[in-house]
Amino acid sequence: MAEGASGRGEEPDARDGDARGDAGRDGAARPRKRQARGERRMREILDAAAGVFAECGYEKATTNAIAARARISPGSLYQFFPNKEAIAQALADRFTEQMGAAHREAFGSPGVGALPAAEMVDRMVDPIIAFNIANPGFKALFARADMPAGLAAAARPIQAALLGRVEAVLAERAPALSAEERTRSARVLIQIFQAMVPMATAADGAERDAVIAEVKKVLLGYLEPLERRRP
Amino acid sequence: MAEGASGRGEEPDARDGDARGDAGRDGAARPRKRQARGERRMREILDAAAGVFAECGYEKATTNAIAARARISPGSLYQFFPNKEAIAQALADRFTEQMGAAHREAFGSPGVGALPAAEMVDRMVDPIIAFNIANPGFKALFARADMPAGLAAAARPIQAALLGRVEAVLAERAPALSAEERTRSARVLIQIFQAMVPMATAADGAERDAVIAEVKKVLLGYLEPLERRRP
DNA sequence: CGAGAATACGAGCGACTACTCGTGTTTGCA
DNA sequence: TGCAAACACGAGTAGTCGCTCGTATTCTCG
Repeated sequence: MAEGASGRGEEPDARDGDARGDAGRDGAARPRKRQARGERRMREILDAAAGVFAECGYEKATTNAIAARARISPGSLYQFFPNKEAIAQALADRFTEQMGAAHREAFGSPGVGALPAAEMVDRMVDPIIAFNIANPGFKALFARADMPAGLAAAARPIQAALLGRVEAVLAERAPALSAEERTRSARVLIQIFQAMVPMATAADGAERDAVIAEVKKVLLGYLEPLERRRP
Repeated sequence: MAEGASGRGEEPDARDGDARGDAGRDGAARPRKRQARGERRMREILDAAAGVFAECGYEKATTNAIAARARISPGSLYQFFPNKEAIAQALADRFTEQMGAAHREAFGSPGVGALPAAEMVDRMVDPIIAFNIANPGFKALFARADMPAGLAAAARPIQAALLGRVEAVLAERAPALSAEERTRSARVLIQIFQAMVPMATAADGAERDAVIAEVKKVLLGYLEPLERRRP
């Protein structure tokens, strides 16, 4: 299941040796009890963070800028998140959840393996591209190389899930592939796709549609020979 | 010195990393006259910078770290480069020159348009991948999103040249494409290729070879239908 | 109401970074 | 050999950023 229940979860334990005064009593610090106002603030902070991260990337985004965009003081920000990384974590959790929905829409329909390849590619590509267009902060957090190790870890489950789904599709549609080849091909497909997302989001209107059409051609051009291979 | 906005960043000119040789007779901001020792130091600094940029990326790389790796003091570093960005600029210039050679090797042989597609892809892919493997700092400087605008500008000529060459090949091999389609397809090809480079450099040995083989499959799978298209 | 918790503030601290400055050493050249 | 320029040094400077702290306000609930 890999549930995790990571919703809104900022873990209150400070694992960076930066424990402030009251630490060390009993083992677990209890999370603060939020009022409705506080929950709303947290959402506003995450919205602001998504915008700032999208514009600046993780490193250049300042916590003061996030606070300013959320129209609160820096001190208030730290009433809800213990540090900058926790903000990104919570935002990543939120994205992960939404992205999971997009993936389920992409892969969830029954009998994907029996569909014509072109139609299957449509079903996979369109919702995920739409998600990336609708959430510009997403790739700023997950596709950049400048985030700390903890954040990369947050991106891993979503990547692993995507890899698994693509592998499952390949296992059904290209049974001639060995397990190694299947994994490699799945990674190639994902890499191609993710590389094209910025090209699609950067364009708009007819050009965007044309780019998306090219993406699908690329994926199909790679996929069809794999499906035709005999063991 | 109160020189306008103190602090880092903007200096309008002084864009010279290694402008030596011909002594301009005009009196405009002549660069310092370098001794042999100084030229060697500059090379050492760039080597050090390539390593640090490759490991940390542009933003997280500190000038003190570059100086330390070059075994000089921070003060000495600034005898040769006016600021951090100039170091990256000079390094980018050096990479651009070397990459130009790789491109010429890839595209320069006569009659590329007449070759079988698979062989042509081999000739294009192999030297450029080899260059990326041999110069890990290259993609750290050009493929990351965290560098200032001036640096992105340095990457543009090399991108434009590559785009032009790919377009020229497409014009010869896929004459059915309109100019718009040709440009778009060239960008798609480049994007695919560049997306796969990290996958290839991350692997090694047999896995790397296998990944490179997949890259070529992808490119071919996209290229061949374009070539077969009738006007 | 009143107590205590949650929320809010914003100046400021400590750590870090790009870059400078005063000073001393080496090199090229007349 | 002498001298000016190039080279080298490294502690120091100003600025930024993540985060804290003391304090003030608002909410919840008995």
